[in-house]
Amino acid sequence: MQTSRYELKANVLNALAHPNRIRILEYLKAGAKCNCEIAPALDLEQSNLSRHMKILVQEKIVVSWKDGLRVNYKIADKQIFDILSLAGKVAHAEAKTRVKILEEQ
Amino acid sequence: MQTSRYELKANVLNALAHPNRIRILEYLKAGAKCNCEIAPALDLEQSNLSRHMKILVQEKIVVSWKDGLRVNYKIADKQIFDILSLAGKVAHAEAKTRVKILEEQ
DNA sequence: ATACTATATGAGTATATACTCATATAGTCA
DNA sequence: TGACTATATGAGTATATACTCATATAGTAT
Repeated sequence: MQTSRYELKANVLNALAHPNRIRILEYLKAGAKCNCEIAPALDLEQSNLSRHMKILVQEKIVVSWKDGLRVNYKIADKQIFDILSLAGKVAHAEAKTRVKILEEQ
Repeated sequence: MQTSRYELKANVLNALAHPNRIRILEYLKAGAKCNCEIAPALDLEQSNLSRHMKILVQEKIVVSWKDGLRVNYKIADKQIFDILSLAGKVAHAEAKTRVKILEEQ
């Protein structure tokens, strides 16, 4: 059975829907980093970080490439920052706005 | 302990990160609907739909109000459609784009 | 070769999520 | 009042997720 367009969107959003993955992505905003830089910077246990990176790579949100022992990561699709920014706006939207919406009925 | 801005964003994204909730939101795009209209239209079991709606209301993505026996729902923050649209674009972004990104290193 | 470093992964655990069925609650209408 | 309708929720189950510790893998450097 093939993946619906709803599932495709849900998979992308799900990959973004974790505080530590959001922190990782914002850390990568400055440029490519390896696991060994991200882990201490964000205080994440190595194997845990490795699995978060796997999720981000699988959803093609970041790309990775080997450089000797290290694996470097870089944002693959900068549109995710628009999604994160919008998510922040939705989270902070005021109750007032919603009262107005109710009054429109 | 208070909720970080990362958690706030993750919570919004998490509420959006389910195929059925995305279907519900797109169905509500046309205007306010009650549970009793959504369930048959999207072929969702009543109690399951009720719990999905609870998640969307808790995250203030939709607003609800009673009308006799019925509970009506309406989109509270239309910015979520921008998020869903961007999620679709990210999901469909081509490998080519990512090859370019790698070549930039 | 050995020692070292960076990352990936198996195994176990704890928690969260989605779902269903049955039942409770709340409002309507005869 | 009782019968009916729409929604919410308790309980149970199955699956997914996040995390940790230990170990495997792969590459570096001596």
